[in-house]
Amino acid sequence: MSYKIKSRIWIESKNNVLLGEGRVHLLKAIQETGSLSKAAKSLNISYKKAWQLLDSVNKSAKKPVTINSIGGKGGGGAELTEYGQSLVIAFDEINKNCWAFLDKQLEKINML
Amino acid sequence: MSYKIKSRIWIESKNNVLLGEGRVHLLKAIQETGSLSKAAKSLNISYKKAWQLLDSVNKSAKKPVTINSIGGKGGGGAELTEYGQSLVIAFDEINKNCWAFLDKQLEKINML
DNA sequence: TTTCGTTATATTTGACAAGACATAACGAAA
DNA sequence: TTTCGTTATGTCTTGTCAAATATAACGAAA
Repeated sequence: MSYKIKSRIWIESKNNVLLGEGRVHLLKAIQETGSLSKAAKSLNISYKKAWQLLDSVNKSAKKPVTINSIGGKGGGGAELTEYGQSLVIAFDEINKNCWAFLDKQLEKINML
Repeated sequence: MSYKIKSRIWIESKNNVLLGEGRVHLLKAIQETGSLSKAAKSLNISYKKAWQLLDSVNKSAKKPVTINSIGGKGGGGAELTEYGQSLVIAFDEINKNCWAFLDKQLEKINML
């Protein structure tokens, strides 16, 4: 029975968190549902929490990550920008690479 | 102005956390002071919290990480075993390697 | 101008973790 | 057998964060 190594990574922009695993989940759910409120439901978090997260993401990012519309047909909605989609893909890639890297490093401890 | 990437790693042993950054700090402080209570003071955490952390570490590890003695000359004390010292060194090494690895990976996002 | 479902925001409530405090257990040495 | 500083453990309070609740703002379309 050997040990397991786990990690959590996040990206910051001048003191503020830009992206973490939870935020990426949220962005993916927005992409799938086309709306922040539906995304919140699918993730089983309150709308308020989802909105705060998304607001923080957009305030920390260099360029807009989502475009939110209020009112109008269907009440509005939210969708990812090109930049937002790229961020999600890049983050996932980095995260997976990190896991693989750490699994190799773990041998140093399991062999003790 | 570019983004920064941060990480936190930890090692688990069947559902329980064995090592994280805080626990490694504690082990280092024990090594330096020779006592759990002094280590707690130097880290500015309560003795109880320190004891709970150390207890959890020793229960999760395959071999003992510290040897604690109660009573006797000076009231007792705590010291790292060989295994404990190796764990601390290996963890630090993995952590530093992880940072370097992630800094490289971050370029994928900064170039977007 | 009324309806609708969404985004946007404030306020209150509740749960859980952290901290403070208290004290028992211990064993070598004087 | 008394003293001492440590390890070991329980209990209660407090602070913080999440959750629940409520509601305002909005704009296209009927």
